[in-house]
Amino acid sequence: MDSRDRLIEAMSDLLWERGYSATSPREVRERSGVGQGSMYHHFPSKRDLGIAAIKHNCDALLPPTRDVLLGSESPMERLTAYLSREHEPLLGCKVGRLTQDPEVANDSEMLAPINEAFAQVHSMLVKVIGEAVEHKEIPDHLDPDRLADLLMVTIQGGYVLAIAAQDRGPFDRARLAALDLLNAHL
Amino acid sequence: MDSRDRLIEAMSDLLWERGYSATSPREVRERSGVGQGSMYHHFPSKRDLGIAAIKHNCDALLPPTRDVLLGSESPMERLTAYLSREHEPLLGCKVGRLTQDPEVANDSEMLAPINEAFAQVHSMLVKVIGEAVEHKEIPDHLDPDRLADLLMVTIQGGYVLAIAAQDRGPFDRARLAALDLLNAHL
DNA sequence: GTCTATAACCCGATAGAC
DNA sequence: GTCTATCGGGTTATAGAC
Repeated sequence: MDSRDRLIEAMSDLLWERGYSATSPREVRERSGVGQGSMYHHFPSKRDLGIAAIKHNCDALLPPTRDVLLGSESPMERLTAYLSREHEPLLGCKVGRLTQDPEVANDSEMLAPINEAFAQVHSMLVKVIGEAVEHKEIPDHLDPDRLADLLMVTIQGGYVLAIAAQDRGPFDRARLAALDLLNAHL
Repeated sequence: MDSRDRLIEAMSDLLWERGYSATSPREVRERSGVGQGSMYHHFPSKRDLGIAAIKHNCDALLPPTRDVLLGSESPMERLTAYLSREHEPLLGCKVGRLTQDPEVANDSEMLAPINEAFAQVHSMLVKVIGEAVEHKEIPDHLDPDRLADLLMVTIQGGYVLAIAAQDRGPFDRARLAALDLLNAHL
């Protein structure tokens, strides 16, 4: 792995652990083992490296979601799998957490890959929900767009409550409530 | 308002606008108009002022929630009001946003008031959901604890998606989906 | 309680040699 | 591409007079 990749890797990890604002170029250098001159050769500013690392984190999050949502099980089984997937809620979401960093939230270039990643998950969910309606697993009076957003905020909001409580309980209960409500219609 | 209160007020606003890590004592001084010596007289460190301001923000959030949830309408109407309340999702939640700041999330004294505030909202919600079950507005096979967490994560997660999209749409759709699912049982 | 001055360190970035 | 040296400014305090 060359310097450029090691810088992105280190910044990506630090974005997750400490956020963008709170991460300094020095920490990135120390963790990656790349020197000062090298770093500013590959990335003219902290922001440029930040954008590259955000894209990296967003890209890493999509394949597992795709695997779960575009599998061969029934639509409802796939939605259940999406909500039941392994998570470490106390660590926060690699992508969602960034939106709460004002320096990121006020920078459209940083927000763009995050929005794009969420939009892709959203459209996959809408597709699966549509299939679930066809299979009569979900009643057709429910709006797929709204439902997709509800499933996504359940995960994202679950991180917030779990961190506040330092306990994954709220995260797990919210997921179960969403499943209870969906399955109540069968 | 004395210096101490003005410091807390300024820090509270900055916590919302910029987060804890990204807020410097200097900004607090400039916004509050309180001098350096004064500031360190009242609060021996940034962290002490931060804790006071977090408590302040948490306290400010409870009364409006109480008004909505402990009103005189039917339980279901109150739950609907909780989800339908005015929000500016693009600004983020004064309390929830703090959980995504690693410096806050790793400090149990800072987390404590946040957790306490969420716990109080949770217990109010459980109470109202229990009443809704009694009034046959919600079926009794749904778990009130889980449901309360789902309603809370809907709000908190809505902020995350709305900021990512720079559009309140996801926030509003998630709230509507939650209401759709609850009302589908009537 | 509030003021001004100062400290020691870190930040994000640049310069220029190799 | 990578290195070392350096920059101007900001950060979180501390000191001590008023």
